[in-house]
Amino acid sequence: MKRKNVSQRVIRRISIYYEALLKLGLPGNCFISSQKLQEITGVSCNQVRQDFFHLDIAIGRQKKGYPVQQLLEELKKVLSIDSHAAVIVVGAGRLGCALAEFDLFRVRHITMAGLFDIDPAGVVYRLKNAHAVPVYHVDQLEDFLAAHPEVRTAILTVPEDAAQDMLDRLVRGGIRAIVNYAPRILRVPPCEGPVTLVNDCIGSSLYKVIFEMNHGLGQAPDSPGVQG
Amino acid sequence: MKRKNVSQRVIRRISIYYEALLKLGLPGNCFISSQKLQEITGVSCNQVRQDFFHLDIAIGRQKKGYPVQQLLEELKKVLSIDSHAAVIVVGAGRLGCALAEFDLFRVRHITMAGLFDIDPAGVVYRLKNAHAVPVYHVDQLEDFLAAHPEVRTAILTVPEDAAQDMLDRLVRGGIRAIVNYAPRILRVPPCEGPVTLVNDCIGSSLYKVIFEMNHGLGQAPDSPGVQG
DNA sequence: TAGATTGTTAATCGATTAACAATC
DNA sequence: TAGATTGTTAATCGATTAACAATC
Repeated sequence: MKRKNVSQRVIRRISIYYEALLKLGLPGNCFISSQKLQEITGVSCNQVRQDFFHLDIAIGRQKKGYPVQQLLEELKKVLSIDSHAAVIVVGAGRLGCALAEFDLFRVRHITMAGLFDIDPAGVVYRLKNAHAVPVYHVDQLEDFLAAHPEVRTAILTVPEDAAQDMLDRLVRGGIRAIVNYAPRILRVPPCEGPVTLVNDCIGSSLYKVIFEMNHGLGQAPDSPGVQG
Repeated sequence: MKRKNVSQRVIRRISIYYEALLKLGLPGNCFISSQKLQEITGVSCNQVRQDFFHLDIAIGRQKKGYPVQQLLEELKKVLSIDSHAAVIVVGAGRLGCALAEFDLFRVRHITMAGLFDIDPAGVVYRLKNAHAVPVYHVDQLEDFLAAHPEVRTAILTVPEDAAQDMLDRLVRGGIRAIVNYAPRILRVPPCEGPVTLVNDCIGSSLYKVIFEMNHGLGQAPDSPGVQG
């Protein structure tokens, strides 16, 4: 096993390859070349091969490319989502509900284990399929986490005033990886072991497109655009 | 004017500084040091000063730091959102409505010019403030774009089956910067001038936190986490 | 003054690109 | 076979880090 020094940059590209392959929806028994991956992701074919080389993904066949099914499996291994990850969403507003029902999660082997809100009864009106995701009151959060030690990942979509309190509760309850959507600068509370907190923001890609448009940096016609 | 070679990397960090400053909500007449920017963004103070140096933002004062108000103005200039950018959202589902009403856009001088859907009457139930954003039927899209030549940016949140068609219509109507949320590989249609298409995906940060958690790469307690 | 913080240069580090032999 | 595509190495390029004189 090489698999060391996997930088954030590499992880990002691996996610991109994985996403693009899922979006293409090719039959698992066909092959895809690094050149074709360049066409759908915008990452150069040299970069693609370099990444696979460094990650020990040596499954390509000359003249054909990489077997799609096997490639997906390898990418999942690198992303460490080969053993079903389980996630909860805390805060069931429009964004929280959209995330909780986001269809691609299923296909990515990420299980949506629960959706928490202060008004569980009201949430059902924002859900498309009321039975797809279990909905709980936030008061049940601690009990839930104690009963589900496999759930260590959370998406935080509560109003910004509630975000720091909820982060503290999540970490105290054992959550160790959080994506935060509240526009606040939060602090990771002291706890056992490392905690990963990533602050995301809906619409942050807008900066990028506006900048690129104003600097004439668009893509060529027929291109699939850039990721993220 | 230096201001050349502004890489995607730099733009990303500039957005991060800008977002963090907005989130902090400091009074405009106070100062912030590169060290403090490191604490709230995770970007090293050396990197911060290097970025400002390359972008000709030489407004710091020894022993005090950078004046917040002026720094925000400079960052806006770099991001080219100093002259009110105008955006439309096409597809008023949960995500589309959340984006259209996303409060920070206002503070960022990004104007939400319209929200388009095939069922404008139904949309109001997903809006919090029914009068904050004008809602139109998608049939009015072409007329709207012709009447509003200042609107050249769109966020695409329609169902995936409709995404390519809608992208074609947007580009034909004069839109030149698009953030796409549909999980499809789209093609930029031929047109006058460059088009910027960025494919975003709600929840893509999940890959990052899951990876980092599984590799023990969390942040120290009391840290504000990483961005994006 | 002494300490803190900038602007700026130089050194290091890592990431991307280019090239090509191997081979299916 | 000839052409295409990989795996891998080496060369280039750019980005980050470190250091420090200037100075408020």
